[in-house]
Amino acid sequence: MKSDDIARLAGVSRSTVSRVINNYPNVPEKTREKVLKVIKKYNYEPNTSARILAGKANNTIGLFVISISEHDSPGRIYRSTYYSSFINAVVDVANTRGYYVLVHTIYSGKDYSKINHSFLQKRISGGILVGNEKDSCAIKKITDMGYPIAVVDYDPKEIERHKMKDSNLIVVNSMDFEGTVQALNYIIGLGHNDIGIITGRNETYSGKQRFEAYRYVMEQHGYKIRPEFILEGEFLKKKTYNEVEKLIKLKKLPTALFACNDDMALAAMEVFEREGIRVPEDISIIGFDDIPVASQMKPALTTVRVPVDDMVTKATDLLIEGIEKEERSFKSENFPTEFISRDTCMKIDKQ
Amino acid sequence: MKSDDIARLAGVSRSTVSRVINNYPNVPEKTREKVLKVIKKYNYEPNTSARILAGKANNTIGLFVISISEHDSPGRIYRSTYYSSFINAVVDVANTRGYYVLVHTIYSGKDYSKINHSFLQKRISGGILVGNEKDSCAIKKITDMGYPIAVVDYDPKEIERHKMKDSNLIVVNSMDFEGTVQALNYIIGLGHNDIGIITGRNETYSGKQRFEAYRYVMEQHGYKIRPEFILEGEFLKKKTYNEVEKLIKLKKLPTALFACNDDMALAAMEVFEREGIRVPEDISIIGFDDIPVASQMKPALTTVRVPVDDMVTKATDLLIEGIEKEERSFKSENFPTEFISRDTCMKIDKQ
DNA sequence: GTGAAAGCGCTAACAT
DNA sequence: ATGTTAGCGCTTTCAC
Repeated sequence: MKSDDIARLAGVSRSTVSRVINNYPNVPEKTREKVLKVIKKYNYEPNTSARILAGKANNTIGLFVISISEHDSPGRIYRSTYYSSFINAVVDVANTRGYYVLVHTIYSGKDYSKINHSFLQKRISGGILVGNEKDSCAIKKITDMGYPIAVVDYDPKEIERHKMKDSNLIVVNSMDFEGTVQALNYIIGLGHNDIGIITGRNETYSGKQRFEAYRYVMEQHGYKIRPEFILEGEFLKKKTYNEVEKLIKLKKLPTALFACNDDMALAAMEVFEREGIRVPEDISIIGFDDIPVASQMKPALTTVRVPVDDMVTKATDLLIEGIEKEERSFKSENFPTEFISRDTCMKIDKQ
Repeated sequence: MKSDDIARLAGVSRSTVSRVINNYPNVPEKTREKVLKVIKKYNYEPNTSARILAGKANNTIGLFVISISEHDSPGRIYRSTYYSSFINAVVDVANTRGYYVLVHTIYSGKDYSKINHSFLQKRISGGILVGNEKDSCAIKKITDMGYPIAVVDYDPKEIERHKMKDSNLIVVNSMDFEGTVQALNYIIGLGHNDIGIITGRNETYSGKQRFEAYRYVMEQHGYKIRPEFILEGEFLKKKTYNEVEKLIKLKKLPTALFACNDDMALAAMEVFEREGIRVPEDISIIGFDDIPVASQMKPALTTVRVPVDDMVTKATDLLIEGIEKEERSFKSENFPTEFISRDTCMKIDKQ
């Protein structure tokens, strides 16, 4: 069934059918209804490829979930529940606005070409990037071609460095520096000054921010950072298990441990429990993200909530808005985090 | 940049460019390289819509995540982590085979039309349905039009009833009946005979299977099912909280509780804990699905693992295979479950 | 081996 | 208000 057929059956020309489909004003109600009836009767839907080829917008955005793992794991994004909500949020917003979502996963540097290809092949009219390891050069290449993309969790410094302040780029971040400061001040208020950290990945803006804020707060208070209390977790549970085990072997624990994400906080707690070290009695722990499990575990994890859903929603919104209005400007949005006090921190006596 | 431009720059005709792109055999290495060089140089990628319109396969499948909620919740699929892995698995398989994935969410009966539209508009050449509440009529309509779809978790009886055994349909299920029998026999082996159930949704094949298996096992053993020990959880945590609270008010608990999914098992455990009822000392609990949290919580949940990833992978695989081979046959696949014994069940003295 | 030409199903400018 | 026509960028017969 094509527009030609509909036209014949309705006794009009293809143009009129097209006019009806596209809601042109200059077609009388009578004709419109006549055509609509035939369309409904035969369940006609215009061929998308033909429409796009003829000049209509393709109304499709690409969601690129970056999950680069230098390590063993066979691809799959670091299995955190973190990424699951992303897709739903994007799809919801997009659908509401009449857009379709093409989902891709980027597992390696060369997969980045998927983004360019999708644009070049005119499969998508916008892209949204989430995940670890944003490749600035790849991003610059895309914006340089004039294609609109939105990036979630991306270092503003990279934007400066690549002079992308005037380009077609949307950046959405959470205010992790502030969030970290708040969390650490809380734990310091509880009497801690011997505070360790499980770091994330410095290739990630959020990872970097959280670590830098830690250093900043410690310095501000004049507390010294012991190198052996900096555990490199890379946002990964597996890496964290090892690091925490090493820490325990030292026979000298910090009184509090700030984990740069909840997954690592969980991993640490597992190890501590196995080793008979009590949380929070023997050591206080703070996480970051507030993933669903955080509130369900025992003891419930004190953490910093990142409004991931809101961020992704905003990114999608801005992206589509930019596409529709054909804006080609730089936009940036920062979301505040929220400190969530639960049961893994404890007041200690100042020594 | 279009094939015309490439042709001119390479000093050949559009047809030759097309032959190179599509890897036709009858083009000499020399010409091929000449054209390829220009293509590479200008980063040319053929326009997808044009290709499809000209007769190429569109290599896109639609993933429809059905999340129908009769209740309050504002859309979002019952927030279980259950659905997150779906998308990744589908995308992975599809990408590997050179396919693209268009993701949709179905929140209500009328959203079902999205599927038809996607097919009719030639956006997709295959569909995969996951989630709750499969609408048999909608499915039949699609297969009747000759469009290939794969459905995960779908009642074979529905297929009979709608005479879809000869249609272009792929069905992938897990063997929940057997899984439930195994789990219940385990708990019975531990000495329990007063076993309650938190049911799922009977609109779901898996929900129905799990409940029927429960009835079957209880009857087989001659244990009576007390109506007040049948809690209707609808796979939802919220519903479960209420049901379990009601149960506790009875002042008479079963010695064991079989939850039709892990989410509900978790919810029940939360309530029990709040009420000072110990698991497994006061009541044994078994879940279903083996979601990630199941192993992380305390006590770790005894449950039945459903190989969701494998199932979805298989569904996608079969779907694409069917599309490529232009098969139009019915296919069905059943995956065994796996009983996972952890810490929420306890032996009791036979009374 | 390669080019010319028709056509995929639609939209939109133009003409009436 | 409606029909005619020329593309959109590609693939693919059909000639040569």
